[in-house]
Amino acid sequence: MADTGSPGGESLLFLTDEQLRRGIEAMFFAYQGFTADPDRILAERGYGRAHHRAIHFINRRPGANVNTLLAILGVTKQSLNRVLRTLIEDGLVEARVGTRDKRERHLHLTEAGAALETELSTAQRDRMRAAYKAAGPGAVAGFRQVLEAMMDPEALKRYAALRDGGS
Amino acid sequence: MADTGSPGGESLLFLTDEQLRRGIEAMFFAYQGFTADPDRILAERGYGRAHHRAIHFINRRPGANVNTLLAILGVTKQSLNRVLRTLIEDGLVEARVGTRDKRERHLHLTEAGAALETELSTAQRDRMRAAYKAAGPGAVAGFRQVLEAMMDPEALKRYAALRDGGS
DNA sequence: TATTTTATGTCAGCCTTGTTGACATTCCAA
DNA sequence: TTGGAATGTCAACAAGGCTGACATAAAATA
Repeated sequence: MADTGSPGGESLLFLTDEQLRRGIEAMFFAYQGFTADPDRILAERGYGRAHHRAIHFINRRPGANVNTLLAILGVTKQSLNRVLRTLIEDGLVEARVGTRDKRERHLHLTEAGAALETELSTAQRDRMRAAYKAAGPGAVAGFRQVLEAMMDPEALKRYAALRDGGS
Repeated sequence: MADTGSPGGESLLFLTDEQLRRGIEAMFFAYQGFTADPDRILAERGYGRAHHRAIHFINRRPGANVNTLLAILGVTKQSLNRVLRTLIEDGLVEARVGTRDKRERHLHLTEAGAALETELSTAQRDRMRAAYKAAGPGAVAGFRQVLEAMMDPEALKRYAALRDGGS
């Protein structure tokens, strides 16, 4: 707890422009930290954040097709496709042609892909765990509430669908 | 408040892997929302997030030189330079040669630059304000605590320096 | 004072990853 | 069976990260 970002008062000023600006800056700097550890691991192997996101959600939704992944990630096809191609070439992801619908490619992590996923998410969870411990359980609940309120409605749906197991 | 992300229990499981994973996903989706409104405004003018960050911090630290801005943003010179060049060409930023040290360029927003800054930060603050209102004051405090705990130590210093007025 | 070292900022060139648009394949419905 | 819709691939481009070389100005030192 570093400051209130306010020049004088106390109680309701979490809605002052200055307070809001501090929240914006906190998001910016926190996101740098949030991605720092995975970025290091990825850089060693010549990958970027896009690879991380693909690996994360393929692990989360094994067997998802490309369109599903596109909807979750909110990027365009070619961005994802390029990343997928390298991951498949490198043997981290397997694309199985659909049996019912042969247009679909069902995506799975290989053993090597799962190993990288573990390495990445362990690093990111370690930082998250440390931050949660430092801030305490009450703070964590508030953190999650504000983040959810900040999402676009569509993103919130995708976020909820991940929890519910919806594909 | 959508879920606890947990399969069964209640009290201490904000530290389970699943809970941590949900926090990671919340950060991902929330950051999309966080940048969505400014991104739209910027796209209209052919700018990107890098321009936004430069404008934000030049507004925050008028007269800062390029090196100071580099330290705040945590990017390399060329990334910033390219963005600064376009902003200067477009008349949004003014670079004044230092009087004491002629190597330095002191950066200021022009009137047009300040107008764009207001437009961008108003949009972003509006969303932040809505999220804060929806989550409530207690949640906001927790949100800020977790974000600060998530920053790298160097980033936390830069963040604090912005509050303190340090350059 | 002259010269070397250090600091600031610019530029060229590379890579990742975002974009749009054209296309092949497959499925489905008229 | 044929014409549209859906799925995924690919080419080409733009933004914005990166490193490294460089010009200029200031500061330190001989």
